[in-house]
Amino acid sequence: MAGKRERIAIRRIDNLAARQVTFSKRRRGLFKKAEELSILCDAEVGLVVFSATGKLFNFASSSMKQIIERYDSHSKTLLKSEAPLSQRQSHADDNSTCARLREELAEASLKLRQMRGEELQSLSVQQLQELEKTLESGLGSVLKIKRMQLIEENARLKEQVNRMARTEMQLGDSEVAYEEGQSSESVTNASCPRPSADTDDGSDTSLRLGLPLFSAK
Amino acid sequence: MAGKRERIAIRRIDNLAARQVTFSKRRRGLFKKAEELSILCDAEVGLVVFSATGKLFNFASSSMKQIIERYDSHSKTLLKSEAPLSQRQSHADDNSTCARLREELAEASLKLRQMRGEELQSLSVQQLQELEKTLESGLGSVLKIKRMQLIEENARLKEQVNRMARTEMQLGDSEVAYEEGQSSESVTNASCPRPSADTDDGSDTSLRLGLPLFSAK
DNA sequence: ATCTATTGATAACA
DNA sequence: TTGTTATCAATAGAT
Repeated sequence: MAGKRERIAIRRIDNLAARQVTFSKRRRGLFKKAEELSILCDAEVGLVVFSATGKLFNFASSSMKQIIERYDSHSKTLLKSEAPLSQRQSHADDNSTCARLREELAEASLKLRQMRGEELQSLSVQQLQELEKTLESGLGSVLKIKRMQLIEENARLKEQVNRMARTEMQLGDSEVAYEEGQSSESVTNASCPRPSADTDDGSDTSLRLGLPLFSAK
Repeated sequence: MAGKRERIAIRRIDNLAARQVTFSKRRRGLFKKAEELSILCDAEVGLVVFSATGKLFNFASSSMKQIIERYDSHSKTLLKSEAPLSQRQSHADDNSTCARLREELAEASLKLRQMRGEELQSLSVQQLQELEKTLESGLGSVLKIKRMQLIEENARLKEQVNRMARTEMQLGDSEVAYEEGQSSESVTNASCPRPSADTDDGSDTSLRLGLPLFSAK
């Protein structure tokens, strides 16, 4: 039947076959978790494993070369005295620093182009999937911020309208009906038709003042 | 009281606080498993993680230096006989060059973060609008490429199935077990996991083999 | 940081 | 090596 699992002690497994099986299974699990961490938390992860027989397995969220260089530069920084200033970049602008900067810049530029829809042919299906998620998420944030800005603007305008209304009353027009300050009523209404079926959230993004146009600002 | 846990999708966690908490938890778990693998299976393991904020975490079953050297020698062997990666830098690496690189990198990084939906508050409505268009356009390209890749893969698979069917007819039943190399864990996948209902085009993205799973005997 | 309900990983078997 | 299942371990969400 199946496994009567028991907890195992963390020490070298003596039986060769069992050790190899465990290596295989745990290695997969480890690499999976390394990748998940890099994706979930936007971290840069590099993992290198040599089996007892000398086989190499590795994972890198970006490029291993770049990660190793970044690691080296960090270790160097740590080895150096902490005496100098806080965290300024008064580092030595040597060749390796520049080289690393160039690579990071190159990578960032590539990512930007890819997010804009260029140079996608080099990506795997998995990577495309990831990129798609990122774009959708970014788009969602943009729409959210836009909506918030519109709501703010809406509030500003309402206040302005109220001020103008008060002024007008003082100037003689006594038949202006007064509301109860600023209710949230007009913030919720959405009457503009959606022109096209884009990836917009389609909710209150389109809220507008249901008032005749006063010049904003 | 306690947690109603829910499965999470493996994609970048949007909420900053949640992302940091998850990073802490998972990082500990990952390092623990890295160490366990090295002990249980007598493997040499090197793990380097940079948080999104640039903090370095690392584990090495022996010494990181040694592991990196071993990795380098392995990957060199695997790569072409190309080996002039040591000291080649025909550029001028003066301070001003580095400074400019830093600026460019900072700008590119900011743009990337903004495309991911962060630090949008400094953008004008107009800029947000542009960003939105850019994201939508990029997303469109990604979906298009994905569709094309799937169609290609589909064609490949069909051909393979046809070949296998022919072979089987000729030989009766010969075993075919294909092994992937050994180097990288990363992305060798062929199937397209569609875990959730996202803004996918949903059309022929999911096209699959329309063939019965073996009719030839 | 601490606490659980759940999901996820995996040891023992087949 | 691959698959299955019983258990153990990691961890998401809530405190």
